[in-house]
Amino acid sequence: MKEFYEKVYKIVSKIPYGKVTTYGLIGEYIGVKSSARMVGYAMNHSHQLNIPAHRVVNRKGLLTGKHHFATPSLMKELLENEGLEVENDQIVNFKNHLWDPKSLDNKNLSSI
DNA sequence: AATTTGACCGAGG
DNA sequence: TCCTCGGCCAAAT
Repeated sequence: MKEFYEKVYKIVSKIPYGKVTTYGLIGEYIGVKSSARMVGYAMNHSHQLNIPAHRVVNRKGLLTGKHHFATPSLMKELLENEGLEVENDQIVNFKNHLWDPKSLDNKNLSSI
C-alpha cells in the first residue's frame, strides 16, 4: 500500500505556490475519504522528501503539523514567505487560500 | 500478538 | 467554536 503514500506526495507536490489544502481533501481525492489520518501519517514519513508539507493543514487551517518540521516556526515562516498570513498557528483567510486537488480534474474536465 | 497512538474528519449537542 | 464519539489504517511499543 505504498501507492497510497506516493499519491499523497504527488498531490502535495502539486499544491500551487501560495496555496494550502487539507488532509481531508487529499484523502478524498485519493479515494480514502474517511482516512485523513493516513494522509497525515504519510506526511510524517515525508521528512526527507522535497514536498511542500507546510501547505498542508487540517480543516480549520490550523498548523497542526508544525511540530514535525525542523523548527516549529519554520512552517509559519514558509507560509508567510509565500504570501499567506499566519496568526496564532492558524492561517488567516484560510478558505481564501484553500486549494482543492479536484481543481486538477476540473482543468481536464473543462472540455466537457 | 494485542493495545495504543496519530500532522484527521464529520456529526451531534 | 468547543466537546465527545466513531471511523479509518499503519506504525510503534
